[in-house]
Amino acid sequence: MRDTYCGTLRKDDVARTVTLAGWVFRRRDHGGLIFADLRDVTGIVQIVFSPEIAKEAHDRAGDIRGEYVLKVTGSVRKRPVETENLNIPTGEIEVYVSDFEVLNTCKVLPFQLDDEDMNEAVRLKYRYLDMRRPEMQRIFIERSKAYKITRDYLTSQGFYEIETPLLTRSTPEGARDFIVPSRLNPSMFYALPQSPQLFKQLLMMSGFEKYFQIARCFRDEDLRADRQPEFTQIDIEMSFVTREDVIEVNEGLIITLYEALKGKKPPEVPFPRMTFADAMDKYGSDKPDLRFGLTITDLTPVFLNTELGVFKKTIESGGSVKALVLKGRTLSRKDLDVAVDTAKELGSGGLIWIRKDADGLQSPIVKFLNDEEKSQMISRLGVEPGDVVFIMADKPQKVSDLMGRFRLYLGEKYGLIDKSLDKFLWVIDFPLLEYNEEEKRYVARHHPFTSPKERLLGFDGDYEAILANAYDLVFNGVELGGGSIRNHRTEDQAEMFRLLNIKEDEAADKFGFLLEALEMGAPPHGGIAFGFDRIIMMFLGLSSIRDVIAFPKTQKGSCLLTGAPSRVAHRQLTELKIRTIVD
RNA sequence: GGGGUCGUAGUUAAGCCUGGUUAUAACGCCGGCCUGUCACGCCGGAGGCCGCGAGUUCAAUUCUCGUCGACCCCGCCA
Repeated sequence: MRDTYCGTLRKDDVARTVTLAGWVFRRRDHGGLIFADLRDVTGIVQIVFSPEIAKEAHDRAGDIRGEYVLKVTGSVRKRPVETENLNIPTGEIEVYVSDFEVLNTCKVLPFQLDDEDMNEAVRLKYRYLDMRRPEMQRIFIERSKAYKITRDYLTSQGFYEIETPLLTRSTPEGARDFIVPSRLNPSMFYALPQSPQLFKQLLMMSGFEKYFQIARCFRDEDLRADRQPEFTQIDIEMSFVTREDVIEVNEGLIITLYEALKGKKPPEVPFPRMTFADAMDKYGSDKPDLRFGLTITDLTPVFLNTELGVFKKTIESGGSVKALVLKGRTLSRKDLDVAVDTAKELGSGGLIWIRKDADGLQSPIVKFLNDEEKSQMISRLGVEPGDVVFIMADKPQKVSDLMGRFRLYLGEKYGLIDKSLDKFLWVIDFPLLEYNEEEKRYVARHHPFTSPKERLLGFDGDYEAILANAYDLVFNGVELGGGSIRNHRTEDQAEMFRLLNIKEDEAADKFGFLLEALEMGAPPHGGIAFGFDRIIMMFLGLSSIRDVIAFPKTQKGSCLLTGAPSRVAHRQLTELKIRTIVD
C-alpha cells in the first residue's frame, strides 16, 4: 500500500515521489495552504496541500480531521529556508501531496493524544488510543527489543526455550492461586501458575540442562504500582551449577539488557554483593537502595545501662536501639514533627530526634542521657553540629524494617538519592525460613524447593539461623529477580518439608510427583527468575508497571477496556457445576 | 482487611475551607477568515446529572454520612 515510512524521510530523499500511509497527527489549515503531520509507527513528517501543486487534493484536504487515516502520494521537497523544524528528525523536508485517499475517518477522540497530563483511568478505557502515542509506542518497541535480546543471549549460551502449562495444579505455599474450573471433572480446578517452578525443575530431570522461558505468571494478591496479577518472568533453570554459575550467566543477561535499553554500561561490573544480614543491619531492607548512604547504626551497646525508660524496657526485652544521622540539615521543629508523624504512619511506636547545634544536643530526651551515653553516641555516629539523629527502639527485626522505611523517607524527602546513579546489587545468604505469625509455623522465605547452604538432615537447632542457597538481584532498591540452588535429593527435600511442618502424606499428595522425580537421577540444579515487566520499567525509568504492560489491570484487578472480570451466563456456570454464594 | 489522595464541559484543572448571581479557564470541538505553519494565528459559537444515593438547611458543586470508581501505601505478594 505504501513504499515509504513517514519517520524515515531525510534530505537525501528530496525529489523522490513517495507513497505514505498513516494518521493525521495535527493539521494547520492556513486556508490557502494546508499543513498536516502524518504519523506512522516510525514517526511523523509534514505534508503540504497546496492549490498550486494539486488543486483537487487541496480542495478535499479541508475536510481532513485529526486521526483520519490517509494514504498519500507526493514529492519530497526541501523546506524553504527559515521554515525547517529542527525539533523533528524529518524537519528539513516536507512532502507535497499530489493525491491522497482517506482510508478511514475518525470521530473526535475522548482525549488528545499529545496531552501529557492524562487521567490514567481514561487512558486505560481507551488503551488502544493511549498506545497510539509515540511515547507509548517507544516503550513497547523497547520491550519487543528486550524479548529478542533475552532469547538471543540465552540461546547463544546454550539454553533451550520450552513452554510449560498454564492449566496446572494448585499447590499450597506461596501466593493465592487463580483457579480455573474443569468442566470434564466437576468440582475440580486447575490453577494458573504462580511461576513455572516445578516444571522447570522437572525439565532438569529430563536432562535439558539449560532451560528458559519468557513465562506468564499469575498471582491473586493485591496490586501495587509495581505489581500486576498477571506478569511476565524470564524464567531460567540450569543443571550441574553452583550459585556462582547462575549468577555469572544471569549477570551477563542483565548487563546486555541494561546496555540495550539504557545505551550505556552499568556502573560496576561484576555487580557488588551483600549478605542479607548486612543489608538488614545497614539498610533495614532486603533490597537496599544504594544510590544514597544514610546507613543505620546499632546503638544498643551504648544504652545497655540507660535510665531512659523506652530504651531500657526495649533492651531488657531483647530489643534494639537503632539510629540514622541526617547530615548537615538544620531541621525546624515542624520538619521534626513531620518526621515523627511519618514514623508513626510507618508503624513505629515512636521516633526520637536529637539535634546537634553549636550549643550542644537538643532533644526532649536529652536530659535523661548521661555524659557517657552522649559522648559514645556522638562518636559512634560521628555527629557534628547541624546534624539530626533519629532513633527508634523495638524488637530487632521490627526496628530494622522500620528504620529501613524511614531511611527511604528521609532519602526521598531530603533529596539524598542521586537519581542519575544506577546501583545493582546481589543480595545473598538469605534465611531459608521465616516465621509466619498467622499460620504459627515456619514458611520458606524463597520457596520450599530452595536448598540450604549446608545439608540439614535431622536438623534440630535454630530455624532462623539456617541460611539458604538463594540470591536476589536488586536494582536501585527494587527487586528485579531472585533464585536459588534447589534440593536435588529426595531426602533433602523431605527434610525441608519436615522443617515446614508439612506432613509426609500431605507432601506425597501435593508434591509426590516431584519427590518421585528427584529419586530418578535428578541432577544438581538451580535457577532464577526475573520480573520482565519490572526490568523494562526500571531500565526505561518509569514509575508504574502499567506503563510497560499493553493492557494492564487497575488496582482492583479490572480491565477498564474490556470490563473484565464480568458475570458469565448462568448456563456456563451450570455446565461447570458451579454455584455462586453471593449475587 | 486497614490508612491516605482524588472524582466539576470531550480532556486537564479552578471554585468547595467561609452554602445563595448565568459554575470559571485552557486545550479540544463546530462555523468564518487566513499561502510558510509546525502547540499556527484571528473572530464567533456550542458544550455540565458538579460520580451516585441519602441527610442537614429556606437553599448543597460547596457541610455530614454512605456508596461506586481511579491512584498511592500497610497487610498480602514462596
